[in-house]
Amino acid sequence: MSKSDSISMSVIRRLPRYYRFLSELDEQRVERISSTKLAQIMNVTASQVRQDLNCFGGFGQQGYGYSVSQLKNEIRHILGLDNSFKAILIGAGNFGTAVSKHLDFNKLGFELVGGFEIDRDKIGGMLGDIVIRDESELEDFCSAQHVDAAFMCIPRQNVEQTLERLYKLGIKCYWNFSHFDISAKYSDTVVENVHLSDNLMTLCYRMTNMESK
Amino acid sequence: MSKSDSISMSVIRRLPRYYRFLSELDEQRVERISSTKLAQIMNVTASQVRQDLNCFGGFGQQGYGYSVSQLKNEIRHILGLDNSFKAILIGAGNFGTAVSKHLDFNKLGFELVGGFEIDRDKIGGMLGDIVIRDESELEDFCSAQHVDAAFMCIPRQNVEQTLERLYKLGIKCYWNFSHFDISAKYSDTVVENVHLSDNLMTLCYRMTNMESK
DNA sequence: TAGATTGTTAATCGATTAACAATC
DNA sequence: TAGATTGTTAATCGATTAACAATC
Repeated sequence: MSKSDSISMSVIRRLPRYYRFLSELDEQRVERISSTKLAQIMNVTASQVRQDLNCFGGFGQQGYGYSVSQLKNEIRHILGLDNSFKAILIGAGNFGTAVSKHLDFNKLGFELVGGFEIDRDKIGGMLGDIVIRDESELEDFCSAQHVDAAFMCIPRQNVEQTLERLYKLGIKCYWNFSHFDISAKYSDTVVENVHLSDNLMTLCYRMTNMESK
Repeated sequence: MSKSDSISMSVIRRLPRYYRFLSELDEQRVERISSTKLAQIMNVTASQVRQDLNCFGGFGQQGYGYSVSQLKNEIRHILGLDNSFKAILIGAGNFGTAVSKHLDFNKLGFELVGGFEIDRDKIGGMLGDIVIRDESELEDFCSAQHVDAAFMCIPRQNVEQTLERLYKLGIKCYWNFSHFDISAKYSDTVVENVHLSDNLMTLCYRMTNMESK
């Protein structure tokens, strides 16, 4: 994987967006597209499209452009969406429920294999086709099967404790909805944070400063 | 507001993070902090801290540092969190419910004034202290009171139609959980997107390429 | 062949970091 | 005063854009 060393985060974070637009074009049975046209649709520069794609390989053809379906598949592979990383849901409250119902994890490289809760009323219930278990079963469950990642949908104050247990079980990849700083505590983890309140504050800033331009 | 012209998005998106860390320090009764120490805690460079803060004014004091509570308040003002922008929730499904229960909008510059649904079972119910209304009441409701923003928690395929109605009602600020590209359709809008699946794909990429370093 | 469009290098732009004089 | 730390300028680094030769 010579080229994929040292891909910048800026590029990586744009990949899902390429994948989305290409998937749409593919559904619309568009066969080929030039960097110029794709750039137009995505509202970026054609230069950026070509630079980004060329980080991973020469997927295009001079004089022709890119094959939509081929490029889509390339990016799917690059993103690793064909994986089936086993993930557990920590917290089956409003958030955990919403997220698990909203997303099709299978198409995103994951397989949700279990959910864990402290709320007795929820334990034993189902969420889609996964069972919601008592969080005390965490160790047994994770020892019985290899778990790659945890989706942290519990309140911040409960994260540290649970995180320690998860880390001890060898789980080093986290999708984190809390403000607890996981990678500060364990530097050898891979963490993607979703900070909704930060996002909303940014909207607030922009609304506050709207007419300034 | 001479200085706040032309603040880059990079800086703006860091503000909520400063605000969070300063709020914590303030709660811990820390009175003053130097850029060096704050940088350590936040895992950034001291240069960046000073540069960022100086976009908005000289809040520090040479030889002393920054007053935590004062700086926190300055950033709160800069972010506009003292506002009370009126917002409506479009879609009171799992997502809308989770978001509205999870966040304290009042502390984030917003006041949630109503929710709208198509699901007859939910209409008439409450979500916290707001009423869930039939989406057909949108026009009446928004004409009766000024609404600043809409939180879009409905599936992508329903967004365009509803968006047209909202835009017609003068709503130009959106917190968007769908993949519909609002600012592409209406360029004079302010939109913050939350693309959960993009985020999860990025996690997948990073997990797939973990050992590469 | 002529036209189109890539892959890639070079130029530009912006963001981050370093350095230090100003000053509390 | 001496020490600490800011505000700010200058240097570096990285990311984006432009340009164009290669080539389908």
